[in-house]
Amino acid sequence: MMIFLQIRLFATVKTHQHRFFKWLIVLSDGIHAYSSVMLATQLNQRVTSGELDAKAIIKLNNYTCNIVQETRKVLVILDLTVLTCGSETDIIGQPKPYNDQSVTNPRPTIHPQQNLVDKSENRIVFPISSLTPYQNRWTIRTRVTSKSEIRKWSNSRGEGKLFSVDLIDESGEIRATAFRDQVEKFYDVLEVNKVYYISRCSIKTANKNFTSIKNDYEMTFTNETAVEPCDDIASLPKVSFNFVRIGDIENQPAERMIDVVGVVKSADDVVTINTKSNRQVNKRDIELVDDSGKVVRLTLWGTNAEEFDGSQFPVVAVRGARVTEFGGRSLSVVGSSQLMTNPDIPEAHILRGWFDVQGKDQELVSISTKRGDIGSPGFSGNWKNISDIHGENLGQQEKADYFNLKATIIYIRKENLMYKACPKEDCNKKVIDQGGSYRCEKCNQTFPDFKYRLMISASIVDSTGSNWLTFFQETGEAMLKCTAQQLGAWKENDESKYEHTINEALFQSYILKVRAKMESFNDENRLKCSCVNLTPMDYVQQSRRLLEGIRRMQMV
DNA sequence: CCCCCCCC
Repeated sequence: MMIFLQIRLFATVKTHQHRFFKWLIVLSDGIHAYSSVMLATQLNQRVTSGELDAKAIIKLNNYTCNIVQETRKVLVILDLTVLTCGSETDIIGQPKPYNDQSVTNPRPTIHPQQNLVDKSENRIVFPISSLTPYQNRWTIRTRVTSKSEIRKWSNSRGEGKLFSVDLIDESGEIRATAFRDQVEKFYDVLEVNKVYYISRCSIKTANKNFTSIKNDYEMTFTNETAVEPCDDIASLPKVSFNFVRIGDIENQPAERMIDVVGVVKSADDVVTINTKSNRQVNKRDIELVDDSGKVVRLTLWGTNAEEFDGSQFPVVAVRGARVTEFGGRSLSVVGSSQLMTNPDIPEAHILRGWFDVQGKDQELVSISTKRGDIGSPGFSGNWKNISDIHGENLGQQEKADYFNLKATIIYIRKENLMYKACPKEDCNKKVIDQGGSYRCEKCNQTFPDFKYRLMISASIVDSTGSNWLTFFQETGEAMLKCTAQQLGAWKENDESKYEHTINEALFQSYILKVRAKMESFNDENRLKCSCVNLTPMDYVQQSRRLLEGIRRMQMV
């Protein structure tokens, strides 16, 4: 039995689609009170509905305990039963804070500052969220949450160097970039996690394809800019993420920068690839999953790829990962991204608990194309509809055309669907039945036996039309689900089994790889289409292919 | 004023 000593909302994080509530929870057993406690997201409703309130007596049915930064333990409640609600009871005992030096104080409540006057310097401090390009006389008091390397550029418009910092205060965040002379002036002054007064920068519209920071604007340092260190203000947040749930990444435009957090479900080995500009670079693909039940591929590059340890299913958070649309949606860590393994943030603890308790056994769906799909007959390649065969004059050139069809077999011509062939391994020539012995003209030999070969003419359809297709041995056997030898034996001894086998092959849908080529026969040119590969339908894979096609059309 | 960030 546990008592909720206190429960209150201490932060609401809004993304464009979701609101995340973070509850400050203190648990008491009557003797000790413990405050590093979180509520799994699925239990939020128990609080908002009023069922779970302060001083409620609860039974903890399921929880995980995560050790963070080696000393701090964070309890994530995954399931609970309310035994007595808070209004019907009172605090039991006089619980003392539980101190095994693993407990740290929760973050203080955030009070957004509003144009407050800083007494020491008599300056007006503006909240970051109030900055616009139309207003110049401001000072912000801000913590640096990240700082890039100095980078050089060179293009048709000139060359130079730059670096950028991400800045945060109680109201919001903004990116600031320094170019050329300002790089010298400010690079060493600005340190990550430290607090500064900054004033007189220019403000312009931010491009969302290059930052996940939640601000329509970004700042540029000018030669007027003033940067002045400030004593640390505890109330200034240290990090800020705008996480997009993995299940929502499919709704993100390609090229966007987003923040993501997930459990590493799998990690590939490092591979070296050649770039188009003929450089070698190392990469490693990993799969991230979250409690949306969706999986996304994240590609790491260079040292991030080489040094990554995906064992033990770590939680990975990326600030500013690029959304790419190669085969569904996937993510790429880019130069400006920050990659964090097992970060001490509430979202990571919740996911750790979710994965260990249920996620690891849950059926998960990837929003990224599996590597196996790309290049497989079911995904890549030259896709056609049956009406395209004549509509696009396929097979009319000197070289045969190869393409994929998704089609259904509706008729199998039973006449001459197999023949007696030369038994020699690489000879498939039709033999002359001499009544007990079989002559092959090609091999110029007579054999005591023969082998059956398939040459099936079948009619296939899709939504656009129908066409005749020839299925030789291997594709014919795959279609009939038996060997030519078996079919021949049934034809001789078990007519109904033979008929049944052929009928069972009707109205089945396949992915077909087709070869189309004009052939002349008796002075007449006819288009011959034959099946060179037959793969069972994979509706999930085909749906992904169609969705990919729709995405591409939307881009036009 | 960068904004390249790689490959299938």
